[in-house]
Amino acid sequence: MRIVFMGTPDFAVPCLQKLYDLGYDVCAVFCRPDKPQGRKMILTAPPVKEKAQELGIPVYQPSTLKTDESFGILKELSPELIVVVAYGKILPQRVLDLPPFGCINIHASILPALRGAAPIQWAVINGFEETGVTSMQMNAGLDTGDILLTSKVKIGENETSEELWNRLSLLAASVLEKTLEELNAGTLTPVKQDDSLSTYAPLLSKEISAVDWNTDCAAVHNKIRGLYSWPCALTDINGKKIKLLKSIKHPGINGQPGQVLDSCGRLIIACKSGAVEIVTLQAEGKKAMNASDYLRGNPIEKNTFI
RNA sequence: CGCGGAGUAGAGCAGUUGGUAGCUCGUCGGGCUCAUAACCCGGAGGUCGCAGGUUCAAAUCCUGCCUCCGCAA
Repeated sequence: MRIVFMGTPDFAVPCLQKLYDLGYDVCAVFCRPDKPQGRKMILTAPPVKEKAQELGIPVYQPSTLKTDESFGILKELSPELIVVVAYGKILPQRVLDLPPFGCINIHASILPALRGAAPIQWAVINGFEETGVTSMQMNAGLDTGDILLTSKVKIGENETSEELWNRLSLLAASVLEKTLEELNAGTLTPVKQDDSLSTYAPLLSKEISAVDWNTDCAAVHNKIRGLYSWPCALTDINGKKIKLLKSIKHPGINGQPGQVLDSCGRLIIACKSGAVEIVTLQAEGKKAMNASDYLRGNPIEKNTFI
């Protein structure tokens, strides 16, 4: 089958690799334009682009698919199917209608839950015990297409978004494989989403990264692991911004919200209910380090509030 | 030239009116103890990121470079 693949970040790479390995005719790859990255603002190619080039597949990086030019390119490619995985661009209706088999999207949640840009992180932040990957037949809405296949996974109690991201990217590849198998076999049965059950997982931003110690320890812990490794949960310690990277929750330990309950060898901070032990943190201009290391050179008085 | 922080013992930090380096933890040895991640005594461990320069003398001042990181994008 002749396929155009659309995707951008590393999450989409296993899917592209899978299509290639399975022998599908991936005639072109679309991804977002190169972006300046890092402190030096070096123009960096998205992971999907690098993979595509490695596999010898032509890459297109239009800033939008809405132009006649982009549409012309796609029309020229005349794919039988478009596969979209974390592409980050809106597909206009005429593009959705172009391939005979339409457009299939792989989304990292159990739809209709967590539609939107950051389903993995929000699954963790919300403290879900389970999430998954859904393949759908795309329509004009945001992750509102008919569901084709779903695969679920458990989320670990201390699992970070980064870890879950990696696991789901592999799962996405296998869901894609099965979806295409069934598509070829003609056994897919698209199921409409129940919009009344839908939730939204918006793009993350720095604005939500401040920790509110006046919430319970599960919420704090979920935020810390959910925002890892970007943008990370933030708090102020001794007047400095500190990133909280890894934590453990202690529901049985209580104190006033924000109170430092232990700062000798380990760092335990009280929440509204329960407490959270900060295992790994990062100060401005410093590398990530264990809380115990941090405390050696940056002592915090016990029972102070942060 | 986007803004900024930082490189000193295994780890985290202190140490700039220049005078051969300290703290906490770890580690090793000894002691105390029923016992201990507790306490006491003692020891080892550092070309102070690299290269030049100024100086009688540089971790500290000057110049260049390398590396790491925060912000911003």
